[in-house]
Amino acid sequence: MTDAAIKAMPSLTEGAYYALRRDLLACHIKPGEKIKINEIALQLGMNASAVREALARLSSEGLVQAEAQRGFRAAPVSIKDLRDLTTTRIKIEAICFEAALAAGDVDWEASIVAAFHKLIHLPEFTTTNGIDEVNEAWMRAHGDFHSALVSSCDSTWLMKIRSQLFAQSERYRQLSVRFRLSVERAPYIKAQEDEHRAMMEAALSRDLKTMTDILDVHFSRTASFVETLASESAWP
Amino acid sequence: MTDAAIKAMPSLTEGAYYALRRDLLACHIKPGEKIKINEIALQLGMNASAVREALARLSSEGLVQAEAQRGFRAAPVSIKDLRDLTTTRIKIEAICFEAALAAGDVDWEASIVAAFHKLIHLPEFTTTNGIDEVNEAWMRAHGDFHSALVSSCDSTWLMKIRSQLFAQSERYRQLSVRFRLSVERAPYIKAQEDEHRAMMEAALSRDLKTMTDILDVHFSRTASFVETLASESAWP
DNA sequence: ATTTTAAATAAAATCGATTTTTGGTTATCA
DNA sequence: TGATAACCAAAAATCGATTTTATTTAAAAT
Repeated sequence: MTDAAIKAMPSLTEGAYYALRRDLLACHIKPGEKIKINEIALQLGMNASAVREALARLSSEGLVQAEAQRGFRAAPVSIKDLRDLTTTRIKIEAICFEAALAAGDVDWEASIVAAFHKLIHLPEFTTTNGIDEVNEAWMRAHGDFHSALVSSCDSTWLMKIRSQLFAQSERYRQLSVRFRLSVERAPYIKAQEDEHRAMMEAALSRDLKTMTDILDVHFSRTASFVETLASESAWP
Repeated sequence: MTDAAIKAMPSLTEGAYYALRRDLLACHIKPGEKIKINEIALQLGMNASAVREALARLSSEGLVQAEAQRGFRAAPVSIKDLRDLTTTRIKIEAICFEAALAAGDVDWEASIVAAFHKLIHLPEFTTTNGIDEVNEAWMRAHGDFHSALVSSCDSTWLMKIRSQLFAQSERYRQLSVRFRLSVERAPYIKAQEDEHRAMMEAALSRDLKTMTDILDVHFSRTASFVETLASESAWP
C-alpha cells in the first residue's frame, strides 16, 4: 500500500490495518516473525498507537498473535494447522454453497460464469528473473470466482466465517510459491483448472453432492501441494 | 470485574478487554449503545489508548462496531441477525459434535455426565426484589455442558468459530432475561432440561442424527423464546 | 568453564497532551 | 420561514514522552 493510499483511508489505524493485513497475507511479514511496532509505525509514517490498534484487530482475526509484555508476531504456520484449516474450510464452504444454491437465481449463475471466464484467461504464476511470483490479478480473480460460487448465500455469519478462513489459506498459498519448486507445476495447474470448471458446472446444474466432492478434492489437493513444498523447507 | 482483578491481568489492555467483553455479553452495555472511550477509561482507571486497543479486538470479534471518526458502539441486535446466528450455530455445532464423536473416548463421556449433573442442580433464574436475573453459576454450567459435548473435537478452527458464535448468542439470551416476562417460563425451562438430558443421552449412545435433531430444536426454541420477548420490547 | 548476578539496552505498555472531526446550536441571510 | 454558514463543545484520533518490562551483554562468583 502506497503512502498516498494510506493517507486516503478513513483513518490512520485503518490504513495500518490494511497495510499490515496485505503484508501478512502476502507473507511479506513471515509467519512467526516478530512485529516491531515502532518499526512499522516509522515505516508507515504514523504513531505507534495506531499500529497497535491495527495489530489488536488482526490478532482477533488470527493473523497475528499477541502476547502480553512481549508484543505481536505474525501467526505461525504448521502442517497441523494447515490440515485443520483445510478440513474446516471444506465443511464451511460446503454449507455456504448449500445456502447459496437455495437462494441462487440466474444472476448468481451469471456471476459464476463471468468470474470463471476471467479466471481462465489469466496465468496463475509469473516468473520474473527466474523468481516465481503469484500473479496478483489471478489471485484476485481466483478469490472472486470462489466468492461468486457462494455469493447468493444470505447468511452474514457464514460469510464472515468463510472469509476469515479464506484469508488464512491465502497465506499458506502465498507461502508455497515463495520457494523454489522441485515439483512439476504443470499438472497441478491443469488439475486446478479442471476443478474450477467442474465447480462451475456443478453450480449451474445445482448439484450439491458433486460440488462438495470437488470442493473436498480442490482444497485437499491445494493443501497437499503446499505441504509438499513445506516439507522441503522445514516448517513445523 | 473488580479493580483488583484488572490490575492482576497481564496487561491493562487485557483487563479492559475482559471487562468490556463481560459487560457486552451481559448487555450491561446495551446493543447499539455508544461506547465513550474516555468514560470507560476513567471508569477502569486507565488510559484511553488501552481501551481503544481492547475495543479494536472486540470489533474483530463482532461484539462492537467500529466506525472511523465516530468511535465504537456495542454491536446492534436484530431479529434477522438472531435468526442467521441461530441457523449458523446449529450447523457449526453439528459439525463440531460429529468431530467430537469421532475422537471421543470414555473421558469425554465422563465429562459430559459430570457437566450435566452440575447443570441440573442449579436454578436458571434467580429473582431478587422482583427483578429477574440469570444465575451466573447456571450460565457457566450451561456453557460448560455444551462445551463438554464437543470437547473432544480436535479442530482448533472449528472450536474457535464455535466459541465466537456462542458468545454472540449469550448476548441475546442475556438480553431476553432483562425484560419483564409475559410468557410463562416454566414450560420453557422444562423443555430445556429435557433437551439437555436428551443431548447427553445422544452423546453417550453416539447417535449423531439424534444429536443434530435436538441441537436444531434446542437452539431454535431458545431463539424463538428470545424473539417473543423481543417483539414485546421492539428491537428491529 | 559454567552458572549467577548485575548493568545496559531495546522494546512494549502506558500516559497526558494536542489535533482533528463531529454533531449540535446559534446567528445570518435570502 | 427555511436554508445556509459560522461557531462551539464533546468526542475521537493521533502524537510525543514516560514508565515498565523483557532481553541482551558484561561482570562476578562458584
